Amino acid sequence: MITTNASSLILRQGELARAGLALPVGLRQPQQIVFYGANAEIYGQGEKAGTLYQVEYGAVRIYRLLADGRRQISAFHVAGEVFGFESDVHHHFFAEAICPSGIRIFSQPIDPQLAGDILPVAIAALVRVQEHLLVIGRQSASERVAAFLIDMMDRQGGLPEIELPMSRADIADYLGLTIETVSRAFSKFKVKGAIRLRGARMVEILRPQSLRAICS
Amino acid sequence: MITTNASSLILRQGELARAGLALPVGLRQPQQIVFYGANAEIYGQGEKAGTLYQVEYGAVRIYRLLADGRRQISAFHVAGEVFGFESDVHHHFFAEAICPSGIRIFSQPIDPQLAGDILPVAIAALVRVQEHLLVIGRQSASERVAAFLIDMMDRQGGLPEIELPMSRADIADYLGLTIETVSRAFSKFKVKGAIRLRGARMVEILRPQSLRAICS
DNA sequence: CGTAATGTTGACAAGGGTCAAGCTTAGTGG
DNA sequence: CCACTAAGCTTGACCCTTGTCAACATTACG
Repeated sequence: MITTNASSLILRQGELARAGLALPVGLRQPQQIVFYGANAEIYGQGEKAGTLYQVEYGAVRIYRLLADGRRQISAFHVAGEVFGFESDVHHHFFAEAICPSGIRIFSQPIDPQLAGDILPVAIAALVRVQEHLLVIGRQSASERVAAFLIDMMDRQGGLPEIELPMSRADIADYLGLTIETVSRAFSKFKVKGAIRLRGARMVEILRPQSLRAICS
Repeated sequence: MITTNASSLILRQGELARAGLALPVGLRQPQQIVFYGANAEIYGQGEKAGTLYQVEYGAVRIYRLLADGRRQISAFHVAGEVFGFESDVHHHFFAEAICPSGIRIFSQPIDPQLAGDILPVAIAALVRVQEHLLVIGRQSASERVAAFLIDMMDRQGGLPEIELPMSRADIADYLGLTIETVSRAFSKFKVKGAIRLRGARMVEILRPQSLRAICS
């Protein structure tokens, strides 16, 4: 399944820090940036937790598996986003780099006195997942794909030209669909003139309001 | 839709406190217990947030609506459980009493120094929702209903006789199904001898391992 | 340039939704 | 206390959306 093994290259602390990625005070601690190749595992189900992560560049998927291999991706994370608190003592989920990615790692256990700084981040994650639950539980295939494209556009600064780091299989497992259904939804939007595809992973949103109308 | 209006009756502080409902230290504050009738709204989307709630007795549903009325229930809460942090400044969700319920309300804003106490609770809620995402995104109707019954059994102390406070419509909106499909799943389990129904809302789990096998 | 991975499209099947009818239960009022 | 009513639940028939399987196209990479 994993085609590239986890290759981790430790970079100097703060080397890639840049504006716009402001951190909560509670996370200003010793830290390092680790490089992960495509499909490299960042942490796995059952591993010891208590660490937080921030995407410096690249993209990450958080997922869970059923015994028979069915997979549900609960979140994608792109540059600037913090993840890793979807766990108590041991991780309940897998985290993998989708493409070559730099991950800032906060390896110290969170200081209880500073938990107030990360609580809002955890709550924001909770709200995001609950909203995603509504999409998966109650929306049709087209509505899910439209919502996904709008979400990705918003997270990449609202520009109409978006680069999808993830495969159709990842999108399908995020939306609770099959790759064929995702592909058909893309094709339908293309025929309607709502989007244009420059290669499978480069999407130009021609009529955002058309997509927004679809996902209610 | 709401057949009984919110009737709130403020009880003396701590009147119904009992063992087994231990609270995080951060929540030992001035508080009160409010009574809500069936279908009474505890809070609504857009309302000011910052309050935490604990079910004293009864049950609560947390949900969100689409513009056309489709509903997704993201969680049920029963006696002892804390909810209300699925929000930042304003609530993104609705909370309603399913049946006559007593709710302990912590109206003071959370002391940042004590946020460490509620962070684990928020993280547990996040893990729960993400696991539910897997159920809704990747499991069949039968698997979802079986998982629901097992979950309810575990939350009621593991006893095989469980009382469902919620209607089939609530279960359907929790599992991303229709009431007919939920009903058919119940009937199928009944025919298979896995459960017995004493009235629509009183379920006897005859063969828990059979249900556990279904939900993988 | 060749090969494997990824993505698209079509034909068909099936799981679950929709609509409709009938049944059960709880609540209400005579 | 019982009968009536309405809400909730169950069941059946049918159909549609989405999944499955297969073939083919495209892209990425060695």
